[in-house]
Amino acid sequence: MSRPPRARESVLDAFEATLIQSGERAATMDATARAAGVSKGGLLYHFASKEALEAGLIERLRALVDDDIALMAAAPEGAVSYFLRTSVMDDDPLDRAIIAVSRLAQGGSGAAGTALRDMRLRWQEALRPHAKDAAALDLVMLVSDGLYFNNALEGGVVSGAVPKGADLDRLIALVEAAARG
Amino acid sequence: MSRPPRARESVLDAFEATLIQSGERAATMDATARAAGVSKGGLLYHFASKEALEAGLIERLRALVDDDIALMAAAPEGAVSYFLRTSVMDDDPLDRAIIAVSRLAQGGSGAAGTALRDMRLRWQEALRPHAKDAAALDLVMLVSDGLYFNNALEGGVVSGAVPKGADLDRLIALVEAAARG
DNA sequence: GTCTATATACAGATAGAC
DNA sequence: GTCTATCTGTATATAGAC
Repeated sequence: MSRPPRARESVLDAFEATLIQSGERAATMDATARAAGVSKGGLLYHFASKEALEAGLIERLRALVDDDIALMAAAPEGAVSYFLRTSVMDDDPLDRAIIAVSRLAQGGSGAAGTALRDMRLRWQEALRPHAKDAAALDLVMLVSDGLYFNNALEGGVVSGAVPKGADLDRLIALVEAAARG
Repeated sequence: MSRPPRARESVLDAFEATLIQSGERAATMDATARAAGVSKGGLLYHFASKEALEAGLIERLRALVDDDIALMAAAPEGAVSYFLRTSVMDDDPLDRAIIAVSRLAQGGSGAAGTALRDMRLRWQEALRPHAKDAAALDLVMLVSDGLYFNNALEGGVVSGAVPKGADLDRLIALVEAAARG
């Protein structure tokens, strides 16, 4: 599989950005085409239906999660610390894809919900060797879910819910201590 | 303010149920009217617009959170334990209202997002005296967010993400130990 | 490969009868 | 207070020109 056409990628970028900034309701085919700088017909050449467009975004997410799990396994600071730190939205491609797919899931897309559950499960299995028991693993996963949940609600807007900087360091230290046992 | 008409409440029940079971996209005025057993015109007598319907659900959530915070403050097992235990979906009125309003927020409703942030802030302030420091409070809030997030994604469907029974007890003990200091 | 024009369906909302 | 009928806007998708 050679690399996909540029136009196809920019359609996906536009769809993702609209989902994040304006929500699922606003992420129509028309709005996506406009944001990508193509016509509706042009978009439909690359993605023959709304479902195909969503599947394209889900596939992008899957590939980014592959990369991230490899990075996590090799992180010098430890897998748990890496995992929690990267659970705070940084506007990187993976974070953006997760939030966009979350919006699809809440909008009723079953495929998006399944993809998110798969993603979570893959992280959980990768982290299992780093937690002392099942409760510790639950703790790490749920704190991460909480961080992502607040990111997804805020959509990039600042609010007090997600700790940053030194506050985040202290939180991670607390979770690591509890998880290491 | 006397108690609202029964028909009004059953419209709100139907809207909530549709949001939970089928997502925001499916929770149309038409579907809500059908599920409530009234006509579209009948629904619009009670709620003159979609926005008014959403506001009705948000107001219901606010009232339920009032009650819950009072219960949490008086809980014999302690506020943190009560808070986490009730963060696992039990299909009670408060859980249902939270999940339904979460769906609205993801669908793009600014009012729903604001209501959820308000709710979270009120719980956070009620719990602050029960945590040893800011990181401990963050930990408790984020685990709760994580529990709710998974509930909201699952929509009542069973999956392995949310611990139950003895697993939940062990998780709560772990968080309490970390939060108490 | 990208465009315009159009078909079809359904959303939210109004008018007015009963 | 609840109904039916209808208006208007907009979403997805198709057809076919360039």
